[in-house]
Amino acid sequence: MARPKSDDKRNALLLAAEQVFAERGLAAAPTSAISRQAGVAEGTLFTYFRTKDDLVNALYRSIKLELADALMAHFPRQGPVRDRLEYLWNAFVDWGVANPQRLNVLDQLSVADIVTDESKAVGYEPFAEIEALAQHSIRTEILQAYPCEFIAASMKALAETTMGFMNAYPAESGLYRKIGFDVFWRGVARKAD
Amino acid sequence: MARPKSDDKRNALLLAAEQVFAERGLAAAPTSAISRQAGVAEGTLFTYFRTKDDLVNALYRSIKLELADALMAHFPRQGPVRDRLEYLWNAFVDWGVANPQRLNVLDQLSVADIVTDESKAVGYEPFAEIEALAQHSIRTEILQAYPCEFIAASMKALAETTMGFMNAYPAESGLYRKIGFDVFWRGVARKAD
Amino acid sequence: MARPKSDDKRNALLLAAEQVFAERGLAAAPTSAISRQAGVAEGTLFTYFRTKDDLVNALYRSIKLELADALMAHFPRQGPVRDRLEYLWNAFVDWGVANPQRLNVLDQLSVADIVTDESKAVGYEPFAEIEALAQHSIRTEILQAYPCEFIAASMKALAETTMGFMNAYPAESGLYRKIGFDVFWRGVARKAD
Amino acid sequence: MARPKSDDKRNALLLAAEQVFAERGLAAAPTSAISRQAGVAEGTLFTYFRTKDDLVNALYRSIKLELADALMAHFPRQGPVRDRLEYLWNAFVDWGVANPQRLNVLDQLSVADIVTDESKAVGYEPFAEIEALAQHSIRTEILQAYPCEFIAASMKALAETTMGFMNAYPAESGLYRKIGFDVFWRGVARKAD
DNA sequence: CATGAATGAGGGTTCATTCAT
DNA sequence: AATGAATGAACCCTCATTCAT
Repeated sequence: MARPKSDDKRNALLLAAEQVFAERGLAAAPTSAISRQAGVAEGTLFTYFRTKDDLVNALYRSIKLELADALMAHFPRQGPVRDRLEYLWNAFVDWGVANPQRLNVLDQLSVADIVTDESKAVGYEPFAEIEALAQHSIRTEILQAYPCEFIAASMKALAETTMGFMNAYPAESGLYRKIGFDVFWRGVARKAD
Repeated sequence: MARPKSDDKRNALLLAAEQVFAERGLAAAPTSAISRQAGVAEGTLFTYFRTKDDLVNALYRSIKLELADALMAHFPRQGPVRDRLEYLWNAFVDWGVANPQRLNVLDQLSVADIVTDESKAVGYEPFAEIEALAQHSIRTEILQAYPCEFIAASMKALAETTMGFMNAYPAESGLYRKIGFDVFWRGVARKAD
Repeated sequence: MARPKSDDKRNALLLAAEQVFAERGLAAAPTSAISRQAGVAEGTLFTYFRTKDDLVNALYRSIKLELADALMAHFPRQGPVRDRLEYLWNAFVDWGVANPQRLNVLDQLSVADIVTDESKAVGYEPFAEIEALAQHSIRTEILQAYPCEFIAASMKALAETTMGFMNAYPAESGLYRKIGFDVFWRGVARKAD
Repeated sequence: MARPKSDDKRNALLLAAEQVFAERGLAAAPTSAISRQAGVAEGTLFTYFRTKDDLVNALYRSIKLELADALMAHFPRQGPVRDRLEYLWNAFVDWGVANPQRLNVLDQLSVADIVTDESKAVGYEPFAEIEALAQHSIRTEILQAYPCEFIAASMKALAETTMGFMNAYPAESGLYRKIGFDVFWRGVARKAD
């Protein structure tokens, strides 16, 4: 096979898309700017992604997967629920603070209707284990008897809020990380310990 | 610049913009579609708003003001903090559930970078009184000793999460409204009562 | 109504399309070249014709109508069949020789699959009277008992062949016009007179 | 330039081009579709034909040659003029009816301006013998004293018209073949026999 | 020679904005 | 002030052709 499609180039395009979306917003990001940023010809983008929408969906999945990896790679399968949730919390906000651009783009993509339901499903899958943990904790009466997607969504919402403050006030970063989790835990736990 | 003749037309344009943004997404909403929806000529839009960005910012402010009115118009200046916060909470989510389109557009606008910092500042202003309430409550040790913008932001994040569930499961609407507030209150209060 | 859509501009666009198609071929005729030739902005073309295909179909109909007018406007409703057919023959080839470009484009359009069946039907309508004449002449045994569309098609084919020679040898133009008709008439008449 | 390795591949490309042109029209036929249809890589097409135009011209010549072969291979060098012309007529329309796709493409190519005058000259050459026959017949007063290219052109025009009807009404195919020739013969012969 | 990724000029079309009416 | 035709820069994508493998 002559000159195989290069993973490097594909990744360069995804990264470039991320940067351009972060800078100019998903709406106003021409594919030409993405190609230029990636250092390839305009047409090349379309040998790696059939359409701009395809690129957007691929980027969404790729960020979601990376995030999943950050959360789940060393996730402790044992120990008190509180500790395990705090681990997730910290992994999440640390990732978000380390990759503010990526997080910003993920937020944009999450509301954009270019991202298909299928992509959303794929992106959600790795987080199923968290849901399982939550479910178990509800049954064992550690967490409140709320629908567990609601608990997960609350966690996400509070974590993103927290990240906003961590980014805005880097000096207080550690403090916000902690009080953010405290708010979440007290909010959803049966007994605050 | 003398105010253009008809406030009706201006409002019709804002409303039309909201509808079109809700249906097609902020990105894919041509001004021509907005004019058509408003029942005016394409050019007319530009006598009421100098540019499309102006229209978007005006819409953002108008929604924010309406929301502020919904929250603050009958806000009880007396009574226990918990009750007063719950009043706000309920007013917020009720508004969101009554105006899902408007809420959706507000979400879109909040991440769009067309909305200027100035608009965001203007949109925040009416909520200052809430902040004052929070500040007072912190000093009187009713709420946790967190930065009060953090508490406000947490409230907003949880309320929006809650609204999402209320819209998704209308039958459980009342339930979510309640448990949403409980999560928030336990999260930020010194003593859950 | 502000600045009404101008028939002049519409016609200029049709004429420009004809010229550009004649020069560069239907396939390789960018709309930008048509706009330029018509002396309008690129976008203007699309306020008069929704798509390029629309323009092509409109051009086809317009040429067909013009041709129909050239043939039928003074068509003699009386007299010997031979004379009446010769009138048509002459009107056709005279028009074709006077408008070689237009004829050329009509030929291109006739095989192009951009032209819809509906357009073809509309374009055929004015020629129905000729068919009626042919049918009558077959019944009265002036013409051979062939399907009359076949006679019409033969006439067209021979006329276009004839026009080719008239254009190629303008000095002999009159001669070809005559012998062309003779070939046709002897071919389809019961008795050559 | 040494002939490239495989004549098979060259022919496969010509055949593929014919199929793709027939299906999608000359205008909308990308070289990539032709390569795919031929089962070769995109680049390979260009080792057999320097440009797309070259391919088109080669296809034109190839079809013309094949047609010439169909007409001339068993052309009777003896016998009455009428019989010999009828032989040609039948050979022509039979070929056209047996290869409708090929005929269709030939029609498209004949009006396309991609085909060079040189190609047209080459394509005409094998038909010279017919012209010679016509010329002889005119001198011996069997045919009318018309320019013999005009007679040839008329024959071609009527034959193509005839083929159209043969393809459209296969059940009447034999009938059209016959009356088509009759129209032609009466049109150009001095004495219809 | 065969392959198919890479290229970038153009293609048709959209759209925010202007301006003649 | 209101209208909507006019404008032309940009957009996404295609495709003939080149060239590294």
